[in-house]
Amino acid sequence: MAQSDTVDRILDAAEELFADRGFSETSLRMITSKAKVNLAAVNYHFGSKNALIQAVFARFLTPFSATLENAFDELEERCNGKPATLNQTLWALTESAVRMPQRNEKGISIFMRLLGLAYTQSQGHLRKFLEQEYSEPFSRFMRLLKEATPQLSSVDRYWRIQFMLGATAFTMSSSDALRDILQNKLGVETTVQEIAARLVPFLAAGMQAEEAMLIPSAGSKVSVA
Amino acid sequence: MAQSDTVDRILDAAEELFADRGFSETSLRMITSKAKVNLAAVNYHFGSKNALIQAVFARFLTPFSATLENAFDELEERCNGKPATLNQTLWALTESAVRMPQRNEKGISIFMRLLGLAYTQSQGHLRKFLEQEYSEPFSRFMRLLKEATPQLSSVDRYWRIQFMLGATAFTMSSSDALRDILQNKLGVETTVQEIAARLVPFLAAGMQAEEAMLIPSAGSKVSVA
DNA sequence: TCACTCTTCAAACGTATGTTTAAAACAGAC
DNA sequence: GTCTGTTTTAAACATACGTTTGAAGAGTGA
Repeated sequence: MAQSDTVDRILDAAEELFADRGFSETSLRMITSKAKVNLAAVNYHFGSKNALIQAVFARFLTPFSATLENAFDELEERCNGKPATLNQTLWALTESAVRMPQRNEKGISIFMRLLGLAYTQSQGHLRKFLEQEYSEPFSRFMRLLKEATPQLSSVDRYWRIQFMLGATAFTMSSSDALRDILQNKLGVETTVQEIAARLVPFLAAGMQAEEAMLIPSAGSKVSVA
Repeated sequence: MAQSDTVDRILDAAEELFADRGFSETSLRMITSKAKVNLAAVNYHFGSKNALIQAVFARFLTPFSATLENAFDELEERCNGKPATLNQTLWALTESAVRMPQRNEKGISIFMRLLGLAYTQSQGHLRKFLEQEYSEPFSRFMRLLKEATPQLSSVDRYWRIQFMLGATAFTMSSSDALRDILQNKLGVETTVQEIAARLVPFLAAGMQAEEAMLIPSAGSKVSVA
């Protein structure tokens, strides 16, 4: 067995189990038995369970953030000087994600779910880790979004970004189950790419909606878009 | 100490701790010590931890689903015959949530986070419980959405409902953390009502976006809205 | 006051967790 | 073949968990 084979097997098993069940709900014994390695291997190779969680993220996020940097470089070059549009920005991100080399057929959707869990579960160490390690591509994306939506106030833009994040993480994270439901109900096959193709227009439209000024009371109508 | 005082104290403590930390990450010992009751009280009054989780949801959801039924009744009456608009439907839901009688100042936001967690954390028993107990208002809401967006294909509507669900659940589920970030960065206070007031226009606009037909390749532009 | 039911309590139970240990197995260099 | 550093292994560790127990306490109607 090659040196790093154990490490990869652990990472593969952990990735899948974390995505299926969450971090706290997945024990090291589940991981090591799925990976067919000894229980102590996790602590030997990674040091702790928390460090393993971070390693699972790093294995995906480090190459992805490099890919993303290139996509953003290319985008800004193509726009030479002028700010990129919202659609261009969103597609740059989406395509970088979809085009990442995948380890298996589940691919991107597993990782989307992990990202959703990272936000949702109260794993303080994880949030700190992600903020420290990947703040650069994140803030670059934020800057592009800001340039693409100069009409929005900072607060509105902030919340709408959260809404986009939520719709994306949630959908992608449960996309397997949702695809199955759709196939049973309507007999339609769906790929992740197609979901993305439906998601981006939804996000762009929401992002560019007119701002509602009032907190309405019962019975009032608020004009939108 | 009155008979049900213990029960309420447990529910209050559990609600808050679950919202803060998630279900698996909250132990019965945390709950009972916060509630200042004996450890065995949970199993005595509720039977098990899972039953306690469901009771926390039932305490909010049962009156809420009644409120929601009334709001939908009122809405359909106001529209006499004609289908309600998308905005009306979304606001009927939002206002029912916001106007629920609150137990404390945190009120609705705690519960929104719990609902987000219910979707996000893999608590099989909880999902089954919610689907069994509250399927009626849920499917009624789905029917209203369908009538409000006749221009959408079934497939598109299906996915866009998932997007809405994701944006809502995700945002509300991390809203405390997000509010903190926002306050630190921009020095702005935000209430759940204000978040809802920003979310609904976003959702409505996304829901009514024009459908994009193409899956674009790198560099292509897709017209949206 | 007695008997009865409901509730609280401290203590313990069995199980599962993350982590550590020390010996065994292995690989490559000499 | 032997030595050296790395990796794997089985076993144990301490701790935390949800749950159960049996006795003590509190309230109520006769």
